[in-house]
Amino acid sequence: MKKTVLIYGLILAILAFVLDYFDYRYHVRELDIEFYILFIAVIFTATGIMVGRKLNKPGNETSSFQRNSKAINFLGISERELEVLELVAEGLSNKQIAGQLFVSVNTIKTHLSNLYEKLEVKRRTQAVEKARSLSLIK
Amino acid sequence: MKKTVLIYGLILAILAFVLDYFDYRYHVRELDIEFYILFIAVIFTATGIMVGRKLNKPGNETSSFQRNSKAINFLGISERELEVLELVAEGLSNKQIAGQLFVSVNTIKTHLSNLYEKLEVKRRTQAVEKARSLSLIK
DNA sequence: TGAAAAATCATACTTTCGGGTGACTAAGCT
DNA sequence: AGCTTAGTCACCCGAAAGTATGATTTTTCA
Repeated sequence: MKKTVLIYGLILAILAFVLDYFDYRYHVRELDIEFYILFIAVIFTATGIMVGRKLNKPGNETSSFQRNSKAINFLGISERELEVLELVAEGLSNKQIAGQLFVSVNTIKTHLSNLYEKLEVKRRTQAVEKARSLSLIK
Repeated sequence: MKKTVLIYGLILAILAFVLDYFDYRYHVRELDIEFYILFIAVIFTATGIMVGRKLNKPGNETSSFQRNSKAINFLGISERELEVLELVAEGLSNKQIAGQLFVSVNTIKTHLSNLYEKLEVKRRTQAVEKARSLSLIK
């Protein structure tokens, strides 16, 4: 991020320098200011797209996934259920989830049953799919 | 997309006009070309970011998901297997998949078994997770 | 045309999931 | 103190998923 800003400033400086140079060297500026504008515009549109992409790209810490809390509350999904749901989404079996959360498999099943009802689905794969589409999980 | 390009051109034209106007009106251009550059640069960086965002945002048809064909080939995953995998990712049961592809449930199971071996996973949820992380499916 | 790869299906068996039901405990609220 | 909610667990049973093995048919392609 800091690097991005630095590069941005650098490009700006270089451009100013280059344009200044052309300006005083040939004195053609008056003839084609539109050309200058176009040039700068294109350069910086490209820069902007690059910056935007960097800001947007998945895996970037600053890239935003924020949980849809409204939906979670609306559906009445509890903290624990959400926790289980996330582990399901990672592909763990009920047994593995139970081990990871230090509870019995039966408990996991209960959580999942409740979850399925709240999400109006029948299978874990559907639950994951729906939860993803609702941004309940990433 | 077409609209985006149009707006881009429009901003460009307006900017040229505005600058021209200031130029001929006050004749201050020689004093602060850096200011002009900065101005245009900022405007178009912003434009670029917006354009980039539009291009990137999920749900946009032009937003690019392209299948990781290299990985698919490397792993030796067939066309049919991929098809099954996608339906699994949508949360369908083996029976539903079988119905949709007009084959028997056993065939689906075979495809999935082969798929699991190729992806080195044990469960359908893991397969989906891994396939997603490898961009085999969206 | 003939071998290899992909797709199909079956049978048998094991494991995992999911539904239904009931119950107990702890925490929080009124 | 009584009520509600969340979390925990158990048992049963049937359905779905997954494993293993073997076999047949299609497609592909050298």
